[in-house]
Amino acid sequence: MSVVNLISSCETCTRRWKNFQHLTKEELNLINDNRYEATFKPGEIMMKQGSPTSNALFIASGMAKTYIEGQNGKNFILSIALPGRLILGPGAYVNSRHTYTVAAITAVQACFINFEIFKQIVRLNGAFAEGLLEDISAKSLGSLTRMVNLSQKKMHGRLAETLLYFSDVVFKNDEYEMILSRQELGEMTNMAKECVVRILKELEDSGVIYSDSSKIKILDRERLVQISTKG
Amino acid sequence: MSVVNLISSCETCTRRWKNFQHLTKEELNLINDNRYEATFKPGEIMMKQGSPTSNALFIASGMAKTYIEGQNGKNFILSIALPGRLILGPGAYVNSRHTYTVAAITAVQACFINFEIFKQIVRLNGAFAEGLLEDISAKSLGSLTRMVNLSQKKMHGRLAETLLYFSDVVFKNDEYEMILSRQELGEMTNMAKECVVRILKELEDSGVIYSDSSKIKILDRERLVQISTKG
DNA sequence: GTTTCCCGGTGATAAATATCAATTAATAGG
DNA sequence: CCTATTAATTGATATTTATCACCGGGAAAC
Repeated sequence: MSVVNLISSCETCTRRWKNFQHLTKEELNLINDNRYEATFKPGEIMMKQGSPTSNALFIASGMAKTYIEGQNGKNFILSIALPGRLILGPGAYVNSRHTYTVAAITAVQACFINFEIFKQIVRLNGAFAEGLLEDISAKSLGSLTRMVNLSQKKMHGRLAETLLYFSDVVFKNDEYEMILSRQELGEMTNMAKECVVRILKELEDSGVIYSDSSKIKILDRERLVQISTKG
Repeated sequence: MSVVNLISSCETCTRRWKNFQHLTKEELNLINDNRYEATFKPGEIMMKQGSPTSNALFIASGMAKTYIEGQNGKNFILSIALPGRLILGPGAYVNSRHTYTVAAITAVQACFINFEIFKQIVRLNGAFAEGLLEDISAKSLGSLTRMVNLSQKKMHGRLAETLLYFSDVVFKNDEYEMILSRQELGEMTNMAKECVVRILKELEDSGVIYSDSSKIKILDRERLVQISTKG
């Protein structure tokens, strides 16, 4: 971790969380005075499941994966953490423990914000609290949808859905570098890695995508969406 | 629906949501003035997925099921709604639509609270907002845990988990009336109804539970917990 | 009272998915 | 460049789970 701050202040930060717009200058300064920058190399753990929620986390640049460590070391990848989004599990308001682990995928520059300060501002600023409620609600809605999809869709649908997630949410491009391994893709779609390989191959053979081990290109989006929704 | 209010006021209601304790007398009166009582017969829909979130819901007496209506009429039961708990899906703060449907299982007496009023109080009262954040976070944490369990546990574990949920959360008793049909138990555990029947029988044959079609009794809790956690 | 429909239950079978074993490809360290 | 390790891939097989077809019973509808 570097000790020197690379970001001069929250006020001028272009990657800051949208909800910070509801803060007064004083509140934003309070946040700014209680943030700690850190940089991470690929693979490094930024936040550990079960540890105390002493901080909320924001990514300034780079990407990370958030995942729950389940039984017998089986992980469940929740999402790709991106710049400008709040990273704070529901445990913060329940048991003061991080709900999931966050690990850097690329090089990451991040800000940790003291959670007590954060929480205090939530109590005092209604618009900020409402913004947080919207953020948490969106994530909660997302995980409900995900839960239903996981249980009602078959492997093809789940994998197609995840390929679209990378295209629509993470990279905003039909062609992208697949930053997860086949194993990790399996941890995200609840499939064995061998099945990921086989179905990627099927999708390629049928002309829906192009795929080499590291690159994905969506060739027939309409069909991929259909596979994703139909199941 | 009855038009006469059976509950005289929120102030004296013994079944009210815990978080209402953070309201001032004026705020509680505002809630009280904007609530609407209704009674439902078994099977009746109290709140419909996709409809506008014009109200938050509380159950005064009785039980309901909350479920998401997925593809091809396949439902996914989220929980049993109980007296004193807030019933408000995350959609309220995301797309102003109810995220799930709520249907009465027994006879139900319920209060609908105008959501705009509710939201307004959230903005003005920090402690109340924090209580709502805690409530929503607890549900969100629950659904994350559930998602991981659904994907990492096999049928036996999932069913055992649900039997324990009824015992620990719903009835707080080792012996209870199973208010869900086998079909519905399947919708809660992501199993076909035939599998529910078979595994219940297995659990009974091995002396872990007693079960006739409508009653469940946990005979060997330790083993049931083990089945639930081991998977 | 009869019919209809849903629920619980059972056995046989099919489909989906995971696991195992082995091979090749890719990559990091020396 | 060479080697050790990890990831990707493949085929064969085992396991898990769903589906289908059917029965009997009970409750609700007519």
